[in-house]
Amino acid sequence: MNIGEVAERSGVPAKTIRYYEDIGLVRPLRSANGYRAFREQDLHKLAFVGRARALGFSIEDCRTLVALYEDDSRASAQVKSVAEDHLHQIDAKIAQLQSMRDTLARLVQSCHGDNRPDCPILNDLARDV
Amino acid sequence: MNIGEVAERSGVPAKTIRYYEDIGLVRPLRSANGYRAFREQDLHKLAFVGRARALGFSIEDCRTLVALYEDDSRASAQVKSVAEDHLHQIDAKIAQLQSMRDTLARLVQSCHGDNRPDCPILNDLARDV
DNA sequence: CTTGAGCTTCCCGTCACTGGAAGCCTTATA
DNA sequence: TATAAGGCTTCCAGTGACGGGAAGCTCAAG
Repeated sequence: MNIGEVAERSGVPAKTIRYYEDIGLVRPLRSANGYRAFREQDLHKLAFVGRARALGFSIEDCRTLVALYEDDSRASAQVKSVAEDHLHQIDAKIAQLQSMRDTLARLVQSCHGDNRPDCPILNDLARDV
Repeated sequence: MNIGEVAERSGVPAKTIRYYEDIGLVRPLRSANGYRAFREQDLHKLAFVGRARALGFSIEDCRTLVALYEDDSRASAQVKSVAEDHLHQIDAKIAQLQSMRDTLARLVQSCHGDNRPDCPILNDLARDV
């Protein structure tokens, strides 16, 4: 398979696949003409990584997950641990955004949004140092 | 004021202040010895930007907000519009993270997390292309 | 034989900083 | 007065995870 077909079937852009090869995440073979030659297993791995990325796992996490996936003697506890760590990071991020959101929503609510210059949003941002 | 004092009082790291000067967000004067010489207004602006950044506004948004802050004839509607746009972006980001979180939490829940290799998390990531 | 699509590598840009090196300036202490 | 420590300067490089685009090779169709 050439890169275009793999990109289409895995849902991972060709540019991204080349990048993944650069950082050693996939190692496709090469045809005589210099084109990358992907095996079925490369396609599966790319789809796997694509899904992990869609769940927000970092590239390093993906490396770990792929290694665990390819290790028949893994313990599911190892996978679960990686996933739980990531879940906690997502929770922390959501909490941070939620806090921003609350403050911002309160400010937006308090602003008349008319032609006058008086604005509680700016007043809050410019409160005393 | 030298950069150290401004960093301390505004809460914005000295490195970041230098970066903000690079991109034209602040324009401190210079002393004879080449040191940056910050006025009170520079300090206030940096604290302003620091708070806007803490609410997740981009640097470009900060530029806009600073300009509105310094424009006595602004309409509060302009400020509100910037803030509402940003609020919607935060909402979208939260929704995306929440969706990831739900999927991930479900997967984590379904994984035994023991010594056996069988793992629903990996099975899901590796489902058919 | 030409055209157009697909492939290659390489380099720059993104966003908002952060770290570090090399070197000048100031202040305090021995 | 010498020196050491700390603060300041500039400049360069790296972060994460790609995306855009240029220059050039390869392949398939008409």
